Amino acid sequence: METFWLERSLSTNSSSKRRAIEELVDGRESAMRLKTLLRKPSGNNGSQPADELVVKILRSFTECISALSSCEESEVREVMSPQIGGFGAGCDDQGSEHSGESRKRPGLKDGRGCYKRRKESETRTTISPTKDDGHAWRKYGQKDILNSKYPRCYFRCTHKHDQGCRATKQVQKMEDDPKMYQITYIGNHTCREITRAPQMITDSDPWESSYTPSRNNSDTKPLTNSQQSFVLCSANNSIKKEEELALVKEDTTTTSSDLTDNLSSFDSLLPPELMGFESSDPTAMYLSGVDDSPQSFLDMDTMGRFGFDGEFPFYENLQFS
DNA sequence: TGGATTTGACCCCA
DNA sequence: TGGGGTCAAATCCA
Repeated sequence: METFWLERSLSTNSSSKRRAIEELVDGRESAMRLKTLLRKPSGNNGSQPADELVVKILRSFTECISALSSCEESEVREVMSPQIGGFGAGCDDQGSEHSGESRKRPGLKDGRGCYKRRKESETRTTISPTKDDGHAWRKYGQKDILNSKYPRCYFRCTHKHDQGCRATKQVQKMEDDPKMYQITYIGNHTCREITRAPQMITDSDPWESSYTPSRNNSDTKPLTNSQQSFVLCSANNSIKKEEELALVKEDTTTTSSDLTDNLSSFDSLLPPELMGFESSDPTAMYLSGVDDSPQSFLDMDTMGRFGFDGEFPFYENLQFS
């Protein structure tokens, strides 16, 4: 019984990844063509017009994201429960079919405490004087941590339920410098959130309200985050890629030369395995040689920021060093 | 009154 | 087995 779900999940993953790779390679080729096109002073005679190429590139990225999303979702289903097929479907009524080994206690009411801890695929840790990052977070827990002076607060994205966003973060004051917060981001935002006004974020400071008895106004007006925040470590991400993306992001005005430069940057977004790659059988290369995680191949959030949103609030506070 | 926070209970996993 | 992560009822607050 369980093998059926596992097999189904595995086949879904590999086909999704295959599709993602194909789309990425396709997009990359289109980008290269666009690059050469833009470098030609004479214009588009004969070759594909630039507009068409741009559309094609965007389409490739969109397809890739959807492929990776479906891949990731199937992984989540596998982790959640073989019988339950959806986000946030805890262990309510559907679990009753699961006649065999129900971990749910007999006396458990309303499914409290019934969940599957997710296998974290991506975490980023930053140290910052503020907890603001432009996203709307909702506190869902606080724990005293062993050998730690300050409790750890748990936040999830406000849009967890309405948009299924799985991003969470953990905020903990640093012992040696209580003015600083160690913030661990887990997962990527999949929500399309309208960025909140900065003062709104500052005013609704969940950590402060839950832990600090009195507010310190100086804390609400910190130095610019980009100056003070920095990443401690990044478990599974390539910080280099983030840096390069940030550079790409900064140039919002896209003149031809800018665009070509950015496309050069785009080259470096691909892993070395795909750099010299010319569309013969990308999946074989990827599936055999690279980490299994789609995030390690191309960060979903990164993709989302690259021209789909136009805004990247989640990372605005982060400066990668 | 609805959304956010608090808090105790529960589960996962090292 | 216990620390840590998550859930959801109770409570708070605008």
